[in-house]
Amino acid sequence: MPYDPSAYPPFAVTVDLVVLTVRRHALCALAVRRGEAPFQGQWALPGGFVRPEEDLGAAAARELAEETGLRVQEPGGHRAHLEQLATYGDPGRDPRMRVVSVAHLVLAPDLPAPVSGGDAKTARWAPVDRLLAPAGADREDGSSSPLAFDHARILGDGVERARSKIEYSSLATAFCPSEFTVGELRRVYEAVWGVALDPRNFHRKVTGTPGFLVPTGGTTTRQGGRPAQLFRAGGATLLNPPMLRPEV
Amino acid sequence: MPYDPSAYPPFAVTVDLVVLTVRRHALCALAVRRGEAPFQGQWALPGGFVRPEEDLGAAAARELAEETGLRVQEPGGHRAHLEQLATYGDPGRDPRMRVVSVAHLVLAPDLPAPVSGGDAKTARWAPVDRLLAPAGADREDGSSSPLAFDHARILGDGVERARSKIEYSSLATAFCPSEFTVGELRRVYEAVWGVALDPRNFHRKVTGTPGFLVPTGGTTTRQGGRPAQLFRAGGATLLNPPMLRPEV
DNA sequence: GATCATAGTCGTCTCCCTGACGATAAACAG
DNA sequence: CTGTTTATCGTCAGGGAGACGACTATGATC
Repeated sequence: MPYDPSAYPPFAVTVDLVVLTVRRHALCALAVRRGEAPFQGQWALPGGFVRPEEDLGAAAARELAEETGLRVQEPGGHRAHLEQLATYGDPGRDPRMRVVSVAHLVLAPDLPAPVSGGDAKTARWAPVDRLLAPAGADREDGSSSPLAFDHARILGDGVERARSKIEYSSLATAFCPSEFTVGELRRVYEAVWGVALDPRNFHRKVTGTPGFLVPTGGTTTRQGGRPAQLFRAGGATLLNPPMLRPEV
Repeated sequence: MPYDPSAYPPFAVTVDLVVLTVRRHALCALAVRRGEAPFQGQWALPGGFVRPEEDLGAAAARELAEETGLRVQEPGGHRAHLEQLATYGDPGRDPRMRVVSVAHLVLAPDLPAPVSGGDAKTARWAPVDRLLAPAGADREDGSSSPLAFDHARILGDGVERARSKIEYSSLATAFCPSEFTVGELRRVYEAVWGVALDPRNFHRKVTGTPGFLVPTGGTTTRQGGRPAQLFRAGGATLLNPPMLRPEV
């Protein structure tokens, strides 16, 4: 119930991005190396300030385009999926001033070029396991120092959101190119959940759910073995009944 | 990736509360009447500014206590449940200045006193159906003018979150007093979902899910009919498999 | 007190989905 | 040609949910 807004101290509002993709059978997140204090030289999630006349979702989409060149295309499109994740506003999460960060979650297909960022910042895909590994874990290539700020928590929340959301929605297709096989989709589930799924039961489930997959008529052998049918994501967004994640 | 925070224009950060309860077989939300412009005289969600050294969740809990006297008690406690809902930051959602609002969702048992607010603001429970009814719907007691700001959208999102979350979690018990019967819990589901459930199948489901309900040994006849066993919420927070919401 | 209405509780039956797993098909590598 | 890999179809048993019958234990009403 706002009284007089100007009577209250200002907050900085930013967006942070948890950009996930599946590369080489592993769930990976986009990380950028910080060029300035605090946390200089450490890895962090991409993000930036919300502009004065910009909606939160628009700010996230703009940052995403700046960092990766990816375009968001919400309804049925076959580019990245973007949704709001959560907001983090602990006093002291940024030592410089009070910053409230609205985190967004992006699910993207594996990009041909690793990352073609707009500016010169170092950006790379890193397996989430390594980014979330406790301090002291092996880091042979120096890429797994702990994330800056509270970004480990944000990334963890994003990963958990993605893991649970592919259970009951068709969002896993956002990790796939516009045409994909059942096996490729299965490998997405396996990478995100970190488990092995039975190919036969998976095939029965996804092809038996109306509106989930639409055959394009083509086939491919890019995975080796017998040619597989190519599919496109169907109109269904909700999976009912859901895809069950195996027990731990 | 913050540069110089002071170089960016300030935002006001507030928390808004979607406080839900079940009263007389209807899902109700807490609404307060605005005493000042803009939207003077209209109903709105309770909320207020986040203080300089206050975490977002703490601000929401403080506002909740100020408006209702409810205390939040996260782990297993039998008072209100509070969680972050989403953040709304459209430019222009508040005509006075740029306000980013972090909405929170509260699930509370039916309160004995309707609302015992701290300050003198008029607060009341209103059925969400009426609060969300399109403008022009009947409002015999004048209580259903459209909500101020974008609060109808926020309330809608909160209701949808509650509806889906009681499917796969034990959160429905947050609407019940500390001891309750299976029938009372069923009426919570029926009110939140707006459907009728089979009492026998519901009884089998909730009593057969380990850790969901713990019998206290007592019985009650406060609902009339045969005495019913009293239960307390068990430790389980996730329902697996979930409670299925009947088709539309 | 008998009857009725109201809730609660236990069972049964069928259908559908899932997990486990056998079998076949169609490509490629040697 | 043979082995390897991946895709795809089929079968079978078990669990859970929807539909619904039956019985129980209260208070209200006649």
